[in-house]
Amino acid sequence: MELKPTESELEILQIIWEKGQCTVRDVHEELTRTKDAGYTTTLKLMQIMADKGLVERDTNAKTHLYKAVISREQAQGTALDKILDTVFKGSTADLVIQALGQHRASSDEIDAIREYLKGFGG
Amino acid sequence: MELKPTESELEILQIIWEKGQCTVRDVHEELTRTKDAGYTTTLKLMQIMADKGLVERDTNAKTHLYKAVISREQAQGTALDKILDTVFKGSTADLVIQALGQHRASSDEIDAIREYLKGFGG
DNA sequence: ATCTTTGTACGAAGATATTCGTAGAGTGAG
DNA sequence: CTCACTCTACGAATATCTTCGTACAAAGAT
Repeated sequence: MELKPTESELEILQIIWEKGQCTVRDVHEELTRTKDAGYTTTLKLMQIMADKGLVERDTNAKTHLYKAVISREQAQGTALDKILDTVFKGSTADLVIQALGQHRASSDEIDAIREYLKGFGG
Repeated sequence: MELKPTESELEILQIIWEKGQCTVRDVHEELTRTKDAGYTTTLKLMQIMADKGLVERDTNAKTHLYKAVISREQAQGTALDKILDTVFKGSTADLVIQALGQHRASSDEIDAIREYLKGFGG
């Protein structure tokens, strides 16, 4: 079972994760706030995603309803695995330190991370 | 200037980062330890990478020498930016916590991160 | 009933990425 | 020199991803 969304599919998944359940039009309108695309382009992508099993759809009504099959957390895990493998030599520590260094987190975020680290003992 | 390596290009960059400076054969032999590929496939890929500016090559000798133009750190930054944007809603904290949760870091790594966090004050 | 709007299905063009075959130059062994 | 080997260049076949045009069904408005 291949579960690796493409770039465009991820853009769509983001919207579905946010809204929970969507029509093609919902997604399309959100999508075109930031980029240009024809309606049938969005439609086709979502149909492909349904074929792949990335989303499920309810085809009872004329206007189909889509919802995500893979969770945001799953996609996050997959994405992390991939970049750990391709650019971080498998080192989680390197990844975390890079992330904290390059993309300055807010102090709230830092606190959250410190808090989380307590769970690891020490 | 577009600096986003593709999947295959990243595999090659990894090897070049590791070895520092490589011939096509160097890369190819390392590459085929894990996957199947023809020699000219690797060659072509590296030529394309040179065209794109991902690597530089010294063409003085018959056998060309390649070295990376973008650093591993740059690629790490790009990769992090991308997944922060596509699956982590921009939240560095979420990313760090997911990374620590899913891919259990060694206690040495945890220590390194704690140490690093001290630099943020508190 | 007809026209307009909104929806899905589907095929195919276009863009990009990947793979490899073939050609031909340079080098070394015999 | 000639054969075998190694290298680069290049064109083209594949594969995959993205985009859109066209066709047609359903629903609402006049």
